[in-house]
Amino acid sequence: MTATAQLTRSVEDYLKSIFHLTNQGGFATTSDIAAMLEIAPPSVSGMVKRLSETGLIEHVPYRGVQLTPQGRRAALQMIRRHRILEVYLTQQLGYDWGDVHEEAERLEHAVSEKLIEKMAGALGDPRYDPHGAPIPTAAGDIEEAELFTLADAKIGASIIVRQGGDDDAARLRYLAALGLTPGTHLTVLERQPFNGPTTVRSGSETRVVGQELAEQLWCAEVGGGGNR
Amino acid sequence: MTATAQLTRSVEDYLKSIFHLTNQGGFATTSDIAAMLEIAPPSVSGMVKRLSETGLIEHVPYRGVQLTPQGRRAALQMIRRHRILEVYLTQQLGYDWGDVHEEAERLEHAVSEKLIEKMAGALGDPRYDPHGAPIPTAAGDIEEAELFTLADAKIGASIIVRQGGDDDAARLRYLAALGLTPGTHLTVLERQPFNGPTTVRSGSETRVVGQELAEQLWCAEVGGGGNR
DNA sequence: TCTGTTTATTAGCTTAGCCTAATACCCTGT
DNA sequence: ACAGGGTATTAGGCTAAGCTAATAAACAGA
Ligand SMILES: [Mn+2]
Ligand SMILES: [Mn+2]
Ligand SMILES: [Mn+2]
Ligand SMILES: [Mn+2]
Repeated sequence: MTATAQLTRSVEDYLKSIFHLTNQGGFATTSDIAAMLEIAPPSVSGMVKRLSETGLIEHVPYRGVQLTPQGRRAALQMIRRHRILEVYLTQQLGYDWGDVHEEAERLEHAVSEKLIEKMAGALGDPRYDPHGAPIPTAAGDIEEAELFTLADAKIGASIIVRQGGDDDAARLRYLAALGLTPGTHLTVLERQPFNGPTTVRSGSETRVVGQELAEQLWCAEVGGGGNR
Repeated sequence: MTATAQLTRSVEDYLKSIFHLTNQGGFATTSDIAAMLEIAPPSVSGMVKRLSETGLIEHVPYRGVQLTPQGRRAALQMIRRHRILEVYLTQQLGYDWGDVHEEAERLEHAVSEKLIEKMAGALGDPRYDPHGAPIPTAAGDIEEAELFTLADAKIGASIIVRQGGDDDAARLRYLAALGLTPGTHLTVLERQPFNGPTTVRSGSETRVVGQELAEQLWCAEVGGGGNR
């Protein structure tokens, strides 16, 4: 029934950012949104006003914003588009893991629903994007997973790499070179004190992962949650 | 050397329109551009001013505009993108002949050069779009053809259908149903007076084509120009 | 509790692109 | 040569989306 007026590129990107920032619960703050979109905070204040007037978000002044059900639906639709595009570019057009995000970030606003579903069909309705993130269904459902970063993984734990972030091509290439791609099984061997590196074993290989990298490498318990 | 600043969607569509309107020589007038883009003439006057300031077009007040070499390059690049997208959607994703134009009209502004060349490669560097229009090369060369409409074809001539227009899905479906797709060979049998229909033979079939349709069905002499 | 710092909002501006209404220009027929 | 009609431009306004500078609110440390 909602008269889904065509959203602009900016609005779509705001909704996605707010979704990501509130995914673990709580509010998305003005400055978090500004940082994520690389724009000035006052610009966010302005947009927040418009988005709450159109009912896509709820704004609590000086606290932050959350998506309304309508806003959440729109955000999940964009995330679906983005991730299907990433899989398509990787699998059908030989794109590199690290390069798809930027391309998808633009294309997500231009593709029709019809094209996305054709792509999804050609790919056999993939459930994860190339970075390991789950793809929402066309109906707007998304898999929830209990993830922690490698920097927080317990020593001795058996874990599986789930997501390596999607926006830094150089980091993704480095992770791929280390063999730390989504789906890889790891055993956590040790972690040096004072925010030192974590050592993991993958099959017969041993890798030392610096703290900065480990903090952005999301993992799940083996056997926990849905399977890949 | 030209510091190719990123053009906006609007600017790209203006340049394409001006290219099409000046392809047979002469100027594109304000009202022609306005009609083609479905916007008001004063909006065109405003954009014309900006485009000529940035050196993409040459404006002769009260006469019209023409593309500069720089503007022509940009226009041909967009036309290449558009047509490659149309072929890709048709051949790789099962799109209908009549539906690709609209999708390409949006995507052309969002795809990277890299993606277009990947698509072109996957297709074996196609030379014509699904409507029969030639695809400019990456270097910016485009095939020139001597085309006339079926309404102007001489009685008795052997001709080949080249282009059926690209923007009206219903008309394209009707043309396809008649078997009048690009590449079809025809013999012109007769034309009724007072702007009456033209009768053609295609293989063993005979078709009667009304004047309105015939005026938008572009054809070439058999043996003339480049081959399909 | 006060006060300084951080964070958010408001005020005021800019640019791109569109619009309508008013005006200016060009051309053609008399 | 000139009057009308059509086309183009100018004038003036609007919305989306960004910016900086100024102000207000919230928070945290003493
Ligand atoms: Mn991504
Ligand atoms: Mn985006
Ligand atoms: Mn087209
Ligand atoms: Mn377009």
